[in-house]
Amino acid sequence: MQYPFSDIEPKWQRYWLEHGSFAASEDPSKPKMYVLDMFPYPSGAGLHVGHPEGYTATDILCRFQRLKGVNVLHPMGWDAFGLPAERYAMQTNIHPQITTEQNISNFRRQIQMLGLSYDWTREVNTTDPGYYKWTQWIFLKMYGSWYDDRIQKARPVCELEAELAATGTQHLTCEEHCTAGQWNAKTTLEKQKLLDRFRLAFISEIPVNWCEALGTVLANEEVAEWTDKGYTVERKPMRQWMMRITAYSDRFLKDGESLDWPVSTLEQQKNWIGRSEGAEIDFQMQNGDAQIRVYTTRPDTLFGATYMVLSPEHPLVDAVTTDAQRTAVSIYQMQAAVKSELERGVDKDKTGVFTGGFVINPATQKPIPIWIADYVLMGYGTGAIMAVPAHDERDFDFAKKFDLPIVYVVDGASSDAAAFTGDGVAVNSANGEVSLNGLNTADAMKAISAWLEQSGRGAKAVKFKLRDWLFSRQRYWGEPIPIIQWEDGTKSPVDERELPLLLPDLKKFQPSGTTESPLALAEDWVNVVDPATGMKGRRETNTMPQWAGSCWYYLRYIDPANDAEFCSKEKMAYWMPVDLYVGGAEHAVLHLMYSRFWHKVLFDLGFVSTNEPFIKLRHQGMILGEDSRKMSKSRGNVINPDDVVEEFGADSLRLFEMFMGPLEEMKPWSTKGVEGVHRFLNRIWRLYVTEEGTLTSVFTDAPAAAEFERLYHQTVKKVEDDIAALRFNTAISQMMIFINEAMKQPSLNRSMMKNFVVILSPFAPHIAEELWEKLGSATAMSESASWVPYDPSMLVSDEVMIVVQVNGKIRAKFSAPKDTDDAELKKCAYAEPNVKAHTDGKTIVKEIVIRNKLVNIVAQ
RNA sequence: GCCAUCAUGGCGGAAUUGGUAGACGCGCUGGACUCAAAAUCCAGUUCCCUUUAAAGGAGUGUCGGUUCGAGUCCGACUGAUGGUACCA
Repeated sequence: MQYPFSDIEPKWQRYWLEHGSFAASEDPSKPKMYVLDMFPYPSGAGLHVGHPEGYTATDILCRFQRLKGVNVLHPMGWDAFGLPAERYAMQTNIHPQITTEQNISNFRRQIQMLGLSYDWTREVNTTDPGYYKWTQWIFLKMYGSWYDDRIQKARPVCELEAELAATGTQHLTCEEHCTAGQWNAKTTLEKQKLLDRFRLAFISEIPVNWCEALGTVLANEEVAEWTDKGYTVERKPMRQWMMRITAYSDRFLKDGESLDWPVSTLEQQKNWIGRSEGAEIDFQMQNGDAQIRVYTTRPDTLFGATYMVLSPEHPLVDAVTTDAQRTAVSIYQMQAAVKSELERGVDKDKTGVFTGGFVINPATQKPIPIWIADYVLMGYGTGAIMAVPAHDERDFDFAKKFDLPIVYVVDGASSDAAAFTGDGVAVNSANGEVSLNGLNTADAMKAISAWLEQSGRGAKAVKFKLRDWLFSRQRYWGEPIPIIQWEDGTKSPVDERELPLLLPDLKKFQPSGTTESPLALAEDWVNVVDPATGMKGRRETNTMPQWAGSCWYYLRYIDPANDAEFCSKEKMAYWMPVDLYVGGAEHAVLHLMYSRFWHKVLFDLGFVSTNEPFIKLRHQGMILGEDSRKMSKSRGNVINPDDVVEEFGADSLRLFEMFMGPLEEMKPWSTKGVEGVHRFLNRIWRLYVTEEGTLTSVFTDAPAAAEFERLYHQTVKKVEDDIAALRFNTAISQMMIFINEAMKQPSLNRSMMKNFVVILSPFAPHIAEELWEKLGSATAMSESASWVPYDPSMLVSDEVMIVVQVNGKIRAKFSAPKDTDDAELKKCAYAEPNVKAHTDGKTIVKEIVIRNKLVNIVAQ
């Protein structure tokens, strides 16, 4: 007989929903905890067994904290803009809003069927105009801000305008300089162009990853995801919206140090940001005045720089190319232009063309040839390198292929077969002003840097791999970017009071046929006329990427219905920051960096009070199929949560997913394992409830046996400690031990067994509520119960088992009263016959006694 | 290649500060109940030798080190997983 989970689970789910059992409100008298799950993309496929893993973990913690009297915020919502819904619309012509609503209903049903204690009054949906109004609002804040390097902080653009009007660009880092007078004399359009160089959201004409089949561009970090699915991505220069995420590189690194995040995630972000220290060095052209600046992390090898390589896109390529080489260079540039960065990387075989030009190596004063090659990327450093083939593998390969000179300047394992890239002693590195010879790499670096700086030829520099965030997508199903482009070339943001800028209702969702989004076809929507001036304009047809809505949803949960602000400051002050954030590791460098970025901008502008959004982060490990391989339809090893709940109940699913192993580890599904925890719940049920469904008569008011009572206190403590540390598997195993023992007891103490239901309830809330009711409580557990205390004095037994080792090997065990002194323990140890057998005839060298634990005798 | 993490029975895993390795669950073996089966309950289950038991030996990827004592600490290696990839 199985316990009636299919009756009691819907019963309590209805009860919690109807009574708003988990609704949270601000209460300054109580400590708060904000526990957040990564909200799902509601796909047509429905919930995957991976979702309940993270969701159950946070649910257990939340239910536990509520029992402890903590005010818990635990919301759920939908990340519902995105490509899959739009692609489905292209195929079926069903509006993505309709499919999105259907998918959300299905996801909500599935999540509610798991008994997760969300506050459903705070549900958010990124496609809801009431939500994306504020996504657009934040976009306008980014557009209206710039990053001030001097104070490492974002500021409103109006402050920049004030500074330009007062002092021009003299105190600013800027490529194009102007005085206050020149600024004030500029036209509106000219002013806008200069300001655009500073804005955190700006338009740029850059080579992007264009996918014809999807009809949109993809961010660099998104390319792999789609090429894996068989799509082709090409490189194409296009006008795109960008976000200046690179401004925050240093702050990401510095603030990351204080976060309680998985090391691997912090490490990934660190690699992604890719900070490196080196020097920028100027090389003088042999003919002409121009200088070419390179970036290197090994300035100490300058004497070994035997040629220079420019990226094919480098702006000085034309200037350095001789007439004789011009045709070859142009052909190479065209070939490089169509290759995606991915293709460039795949083919490690070096290609390149000599430009005919030369620069002077500032250290040796010798002319060296300038080449172009696609192994040098325009997007990193200065787009130009000094090639040191003796000490760089790539330069070495290139030099070998094109027969360029190789000069060793670091003494190491030099050979003709490979470059020596390690540290060593500098050689062949001296001119009339500086000598590095005899110095180790670190000292040589210092010496050459000092010389470069003092002679004005170069300076120390820090570079990052991180690039600005490609923000626009040529899609329909995303937030419209609230900017209008006027016919005179100026642009203006949509007035805040006019937000949300609604998506027009389209009838067809095919790509526009050009590189514009389908929005370009909605002429009534796209074309606007300024009522004041009569000037014609066009709305931005690009939309925001899916990441935009998820950048700030954790803030909206705090105040989901607020129509006047994205979130009230008072409520934010109470709930922020997020105390625990749980979700998949696949978001390590995308969502988790984008939302840190937006949060920091909002922080700089004074809209949020913390500089980081998520204090503590954990990833749930992937759940593999029963065959230990990744779950996939094609392998036929996908487990559907609906089926598991149908057969075993939600409590069993929850319990099993937590019992499988550590939260963060990857682990295979096991149907037998679900049956195992299901048996455990059945055993509990039979212990409390008779065949007739009434409370068992085994429960009495008599005190429990001492040993069993000790186990009870140990269990409470272990479950409490383990939940706090997110070690749910060991908490469950302890409860199993307790129940196994309970079944052997002739009678059971009623209040102890009632308390056990409390500690079980975070894990298996439905069965716990039902037992709580059967135990005669007038109110539901979720409303009236609190966590139960344990007695620390009851944790340890009066008798302890002492292990006796001889030379580190266990030879005997005996039981002794707790805290027996060392001398007595030694005496007892020697009294053991097997200890005698192993020590007789030997000299005792040493005796180690650890109280209440062991005696180790060292004998020779 | 580089960076990070990890490696324990037939399987998932436990061992919180170095102190009884294998908790708990699965599987398997035997037994009880039953006409029989399912369900349930009881006992056993790291490997080897003896085998009734006691006792003994080996054992946490490999090799070495520190220590009275190492799954745990240190060094080298091997393998797996994830990330990244011409970033100068």
